[in-house]
Amino acid sequence: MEPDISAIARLIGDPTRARMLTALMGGKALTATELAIEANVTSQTASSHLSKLLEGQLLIVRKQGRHKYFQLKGFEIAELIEKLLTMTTKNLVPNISTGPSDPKLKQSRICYDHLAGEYAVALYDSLVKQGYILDKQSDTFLTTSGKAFFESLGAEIESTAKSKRPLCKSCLDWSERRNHLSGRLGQWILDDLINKGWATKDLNTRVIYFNAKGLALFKSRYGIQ
Amino acid sequence: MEPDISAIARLIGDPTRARMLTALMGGKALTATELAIEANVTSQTASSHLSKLLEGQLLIVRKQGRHKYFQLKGFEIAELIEKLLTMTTKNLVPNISTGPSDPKLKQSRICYDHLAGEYAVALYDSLVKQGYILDKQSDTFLTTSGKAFFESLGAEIESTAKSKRPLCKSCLDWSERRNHLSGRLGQWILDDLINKGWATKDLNTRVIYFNAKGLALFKSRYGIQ
DNA sequence: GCGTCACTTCGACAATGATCGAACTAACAA
DNA sequence: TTGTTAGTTCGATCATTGTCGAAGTGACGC
Repeated sequence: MEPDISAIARLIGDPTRARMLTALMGGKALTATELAIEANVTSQTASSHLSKLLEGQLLIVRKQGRHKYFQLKGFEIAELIEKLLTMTTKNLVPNISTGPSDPKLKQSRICYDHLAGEYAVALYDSLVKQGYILDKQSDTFLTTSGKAFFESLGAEIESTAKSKRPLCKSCLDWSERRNHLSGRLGQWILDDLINKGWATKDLNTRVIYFNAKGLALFKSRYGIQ
Repeated sequence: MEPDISAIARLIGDPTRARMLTALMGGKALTATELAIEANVTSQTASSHLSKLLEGQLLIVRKQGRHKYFQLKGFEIAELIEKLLTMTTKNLVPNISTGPSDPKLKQSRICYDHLAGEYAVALYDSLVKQGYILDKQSDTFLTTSGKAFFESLGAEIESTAKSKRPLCKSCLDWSERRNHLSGRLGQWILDDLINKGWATKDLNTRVIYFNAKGLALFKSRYGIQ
């Protein structure tokens, strides 16, 4: 007996759910209300759709207080959506398509407000290896040596300590299937990169463009490779 | 405006249409009644579905007398279906038998227009091992020695170079969960097998039947095992 | 011509499912 | 405490659509 491919396709086949899924292609985890707004439906409707997507193994959810953060379940789901996206866009504009399969996008891109992609994963691994951050069962902490390190770089760790947003947080990378750094620290690192002129954002494509010198400085600063 | 990925997904989302599409994965053009039987519906119902699939650009049709032969519109559609097939089998509990129940089907079958199954995976591995193709992070390339090798076998690599379709491409095998060769080269290899009389297609079941001599020649030619 | 076969169109029916209002729980904030 | 916010559950409504019987078209063979 052939497997039932219609079950997954049916889930994506609803316009509202499709809009939610494409919204999640950014890699960022979104809350139920954010997705409801994005898809232009009420929260009840969104809730119903989200539970179907969960049951169908297309999403994962992480509960945080009274919020629920939804994410695509894995890179395979993302690839599937991506394929559908490229197929549909190709029909409209047959020529140009530096679509999501763009290797630049895989290398480094924005994930909401922090760095994602290969470089981001390498950065995360390097920080763990040097003992600056601690990866402890899907929770991430800044160590004292890490705190010292980032303060030496000019990050103001204390001043933002009151913020609701966690300082350190890991975020699952859909192209790499590994963790990268999010949270206020992840945000600071990206901002710092941009401020120093090591890289520039292309906000339309979400690609982060490193210049040669900036990339070298970035790597040596964080001990990558 | 985001492209509407739900339209395509919705078409595949119906079990009857999904069965028709998987039936067409054999690469052979099937008539409306054949597809109706395959999907276990009446001809009226089949007709309704087929017109929807045509309108949605998933199929093409060729009229021949009072028959209508339907085919997947292109390799991209086939790739999409294949991806869905892979994902659904993977999701199953590992205890339950994955992949096709028919051992022949597991061994070697048509995946749209190229070889799939155990032999295809073995072929892929062998080509990588001999340095003819290069597997580089989900992209596959033909090396210069590989190019020479295939040209010595009579494949016309250059003449089809203008085609949009990539020459080399890996395609995840849903019964083996490993890569096999797709793209123009994969197509050539299958055609070559058939032309040489080493194997025959059973178009109803998608099984490729090797004869004893053909299998031996196939293995020695590509250095399998 | 006639009968048969492949396929389509029409119409009716039933099932599905997307949507939202109303009411609910649970977590936070003041 | 009280009020607010995030999310869920229930129930009703409404549109969509998959299904097949019946009838129709058009191509083939005899």
